Amino acid sequence: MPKIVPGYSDAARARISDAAVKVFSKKGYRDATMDDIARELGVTKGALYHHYRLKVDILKEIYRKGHQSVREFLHGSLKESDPVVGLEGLFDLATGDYKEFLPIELEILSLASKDPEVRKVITEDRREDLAVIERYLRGLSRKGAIRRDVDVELMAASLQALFLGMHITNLLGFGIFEDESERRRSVALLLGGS
Amino acid sequence: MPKIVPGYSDAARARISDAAVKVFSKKGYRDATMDDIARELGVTKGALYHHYRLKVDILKEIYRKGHQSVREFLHGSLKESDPVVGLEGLFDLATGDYKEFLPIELEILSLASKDPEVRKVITEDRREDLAVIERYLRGLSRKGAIRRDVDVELMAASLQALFLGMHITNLLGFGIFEDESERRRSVALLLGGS
Amino acid sequence: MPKIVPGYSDAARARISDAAVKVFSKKGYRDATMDDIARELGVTKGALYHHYRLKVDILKEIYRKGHQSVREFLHGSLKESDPVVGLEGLFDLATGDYKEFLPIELEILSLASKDPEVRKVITEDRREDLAVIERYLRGLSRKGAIRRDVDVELMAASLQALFLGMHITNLLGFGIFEDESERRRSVALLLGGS
Amino acid sequence: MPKIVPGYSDAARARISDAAVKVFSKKGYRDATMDDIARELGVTKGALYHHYRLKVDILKEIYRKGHQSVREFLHGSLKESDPVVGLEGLFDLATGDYKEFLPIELEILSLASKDPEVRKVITEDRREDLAVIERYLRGLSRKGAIRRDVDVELMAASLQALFLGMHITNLLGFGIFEDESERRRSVALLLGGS
DNA sequence: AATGAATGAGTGTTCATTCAT
DNA sequence: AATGAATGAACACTCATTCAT
Repeated sequence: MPKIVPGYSDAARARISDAAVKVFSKKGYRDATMDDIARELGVTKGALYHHYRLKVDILKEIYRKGHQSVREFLHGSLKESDPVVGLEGLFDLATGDYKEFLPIELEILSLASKDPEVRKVITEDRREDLAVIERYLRGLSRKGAIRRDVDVELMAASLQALFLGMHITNLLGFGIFEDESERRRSVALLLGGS
Repeated sequence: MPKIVPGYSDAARARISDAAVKVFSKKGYRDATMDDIARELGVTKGALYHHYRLKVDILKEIYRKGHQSVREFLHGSLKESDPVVGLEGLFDLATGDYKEFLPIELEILSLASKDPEVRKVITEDRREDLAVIERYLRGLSRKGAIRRDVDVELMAASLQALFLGMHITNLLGFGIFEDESERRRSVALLLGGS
Repeated sequence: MPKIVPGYSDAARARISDAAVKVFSKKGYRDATMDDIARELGVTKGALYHHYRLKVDILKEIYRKGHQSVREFLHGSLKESDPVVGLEGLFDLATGDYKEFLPIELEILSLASKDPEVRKVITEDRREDLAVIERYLRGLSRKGAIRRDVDVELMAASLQALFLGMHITNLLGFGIFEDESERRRSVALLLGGS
Repeated sequence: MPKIVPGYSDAARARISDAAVKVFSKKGYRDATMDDIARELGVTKGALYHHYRLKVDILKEIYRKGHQSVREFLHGSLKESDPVVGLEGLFDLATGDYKEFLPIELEILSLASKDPEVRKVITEDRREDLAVIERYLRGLSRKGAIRRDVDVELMAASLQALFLGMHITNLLGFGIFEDESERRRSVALLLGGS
């Protein structure tokens, strides 16, 4: 096992962040303690600090990894020819393995408005997501699948905002956007009616 | 609901929740202490407990009052004949007096996914907002200002989600939706293109 | 009980610092915990933080109060006509009520070389003590009780250093300076032989 | 004392204690961590435990080695014919290579009043130093360089106390005894005026 | 000899909440 | 209604020490 990244065992970091996802999604980031995470792993608190310097660093890692998956999925989905179906793929993550990731996201967002370091992690990620969506929309626009004169940047940002709003709506227990077809129809509204 | 306890001062409650808005929006709900709020008011901690049983009760009151204003404003705005301008009025609150209210909202949302009582306050509020929007859209649809065959419920929910997403996007420091005209154009996309 | 110093009960502060002297002199400042002090007083840890913001603030207060007594005693002693007897009065504090204060002093000194705030407290105190000694020596010099051409500043500083060294020597368990007459003779050596 | 355990590396122990001197004098014994020392050496914490059983053992070694040097130096200095110059040599260590050793000494002294083992190391050392000084003073007395009727033990102890006091005075940032000539004059006062 | 991971017992500090006055 | 003192339960983070490899 050659040490690529000196000083850190990636496997250990991954085990910890996985455990933390479980704990954070159950109790929330603020209410979860380092002891909770350690207990989930069957180790002691101190062990965690060998791999993460601060509690918030675990949160950042979770966010990064979560959105990395989101982006990978997105790249896959966007190969779809039907734009609505393609974009909606992004949302499906919510009902997949990352369902437990969503309540955490809300708390991260909340932290971000206070903590510049957390904000940096988030904004970088969202910017990348945005770029992916824009590129896709540009493709659709070229193919004539959506109106050619559309403002791609605005539409991408609107889609991103819409998705975020849907997530939170679901989180609050409103059923409407938990139905896949409703989400598609909502996206269709934005993409240009018809 | 007549006041059973007469000596109970609504004025005091209002002063406290106003101070709390300031403090919460600066430090966040979790990081703000009862002492912070008391200091802002020039009283001691104990005094707060004469008017609110728990810290979270102040938060709930803030949310209720905030959204009451939102709804009042909304009722006013929606008399506008241009639907986009009308709806956008809702958003303007964000850039008006209630700018400081927004970071708090995110935290409330985050709390809501753990605390059923908080969730109740929020969902009731959002349901009322939704009803207002739906009623308005129905009016527009009758007048032919938007397509007659539109699914009003879906569109209302989408608008609400879009607004929420925009708010958070702004909070994270992305500039796009801080521009009023961008918001209008985004809403226009949803309302049916053109 | 009028509040002279707003926000603080001087009586409570005094009770805490007295308890802390006991605890610190038994276990040392570093090894003593806030819980130890609280237990000594029969209160909880949190109560201490109502009166002192930090653990080290208790230490500073102890030092200040200790040396205030030293200086008061000094002022009294120096009225003595025999210079050696007069100065030696300073030292007697070591065998009086403040015996338990001395091990703490050593730790404070040690802290002072790292912590500028602690150093400030100490240096101010020592400077005041020094001034008192100098004034006294000047008087003796005028009266001819010691040589007129003596460098008063140097002699005062030397005396202060000698006293400090004696204290520590005693603390380490060397018996020699625990005997009052030995201390007097040592001081006499410095003051000019004879 | 032959080496029973051959594989035992004195060189490694020396490298560790040298590194520890640096670290302890910068951060203090209590605040310095084993990791700090290891980092200074470019090894890991565990390596230190191959050579010292406990952190405090490193401290004891430092003290022993430091005073061994002091004593060697002392023996050399005391060959000087001028007693003041000879004794003052002891102090010069403070401004030479061993300047960094001094803050540590204070902390050791502080530890000594709680920890009997540490106290033993210190008292033994100081007793040896004292013997050297006494022997020297006796020589001076015989030669008539100082008064014949002086109490050599008392004077030696006083000198030792004076030196210690000077060291600490310097440590606190009082400039007076940092000047070599001032130290000499102070010693001269004790040695018999003139 | 050395590493790096883990342990476990702290430890100062914070803070919502209570309550006698 | 308000004060100020006190409680008590936490909690993130630290670090000397151990040990399998």
